[in-house]
Amino acid sequence: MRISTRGRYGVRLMIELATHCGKGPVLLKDIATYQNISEKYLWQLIKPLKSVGLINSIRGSKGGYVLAKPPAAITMKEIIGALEGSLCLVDCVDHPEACERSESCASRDLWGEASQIFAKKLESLTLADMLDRQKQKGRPSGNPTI
Amino acid sequence: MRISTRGRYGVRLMIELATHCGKGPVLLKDIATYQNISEKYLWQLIKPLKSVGLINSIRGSKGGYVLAKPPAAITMKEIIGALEGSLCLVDCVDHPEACERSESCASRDLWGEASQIFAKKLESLTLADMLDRQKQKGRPSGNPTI
DNA sequence: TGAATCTCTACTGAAATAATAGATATTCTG
DNA sequence: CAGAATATCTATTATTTCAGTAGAGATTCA
Repeated sequence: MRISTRGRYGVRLMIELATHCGKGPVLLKDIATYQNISEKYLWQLIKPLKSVGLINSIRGSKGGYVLAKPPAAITMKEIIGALEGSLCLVDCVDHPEACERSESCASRDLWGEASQIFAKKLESLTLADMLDRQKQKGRPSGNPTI
Repeated sequence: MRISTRGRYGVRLMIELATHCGKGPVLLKDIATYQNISEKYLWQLIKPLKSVGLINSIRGSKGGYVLAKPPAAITMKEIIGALEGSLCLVDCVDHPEACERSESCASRDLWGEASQIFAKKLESLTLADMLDRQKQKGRPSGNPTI
């Protein structure tokens, strides 16, 4: 049970955008270079983040990406949710019809509670919180471009 | 991000064993029939559960499986941990050397905290708790054999 | 006009997941 | 002792998901 690269890269992508918040659009190429992630792959993460209203894009020359809301108004839950789909640990929690045992299944309760506690944690953390932590740690060295 | 069938089936398997705790060994075949899971596949879950000391087996005729400890002494964390491996949501939390960014990575903190809160929840629930819930719900109807 | 940039569709390789098949070893019971 | 019942093991396979790549198209600025 792991968070996939979609969720992990997505968080890094958003932290990167938050870091440059207010300084004009950020190039996907720069994020890819700095975070060492394939640009093409990153783009696949942009799409759902955009469609869910977390980022805006500016096309054409001098274009790029910017956050659609202030970092304090974006929670980790929104980000992960957009990228990994539901935050439920098993299908039957959200969709009881997925299993005929749903009504009488004790383990379903377990997964429901675990899912909920997990989602609550992600909801309690905003991009602004992440930015604070990042500042405390200092950014990794060797960062000429962005 | 989903719990795989290993973890899900494993919990059901253990609840089944707990239900029959003290009534002699339970046949894998019966668990498979009642829970509607392939017997062969279930056996693959038995192995790690046994090797971690959660269940005992009795070979030969009149054999089967029994819990190695009372239900109240078995946590969900032990079960899931045995079946899904580490409970960490990303590798770098347990193994910083898995990523060169580990030291300065804010998102790693996020995953570490989320992993911890998840593990804590699973640790707080025992098989006995699950049994209580199952009793409240009543077992699914149509259970002639076990 | 042309360079810079986002956008899209499609494809591919690798890994994990879920399950199956068939043979072997052990123990109880009559 | 014979044989039925049961756990144990090794190997194989099919399916799905994950991660990444390729290349063409659309838009905007200067």
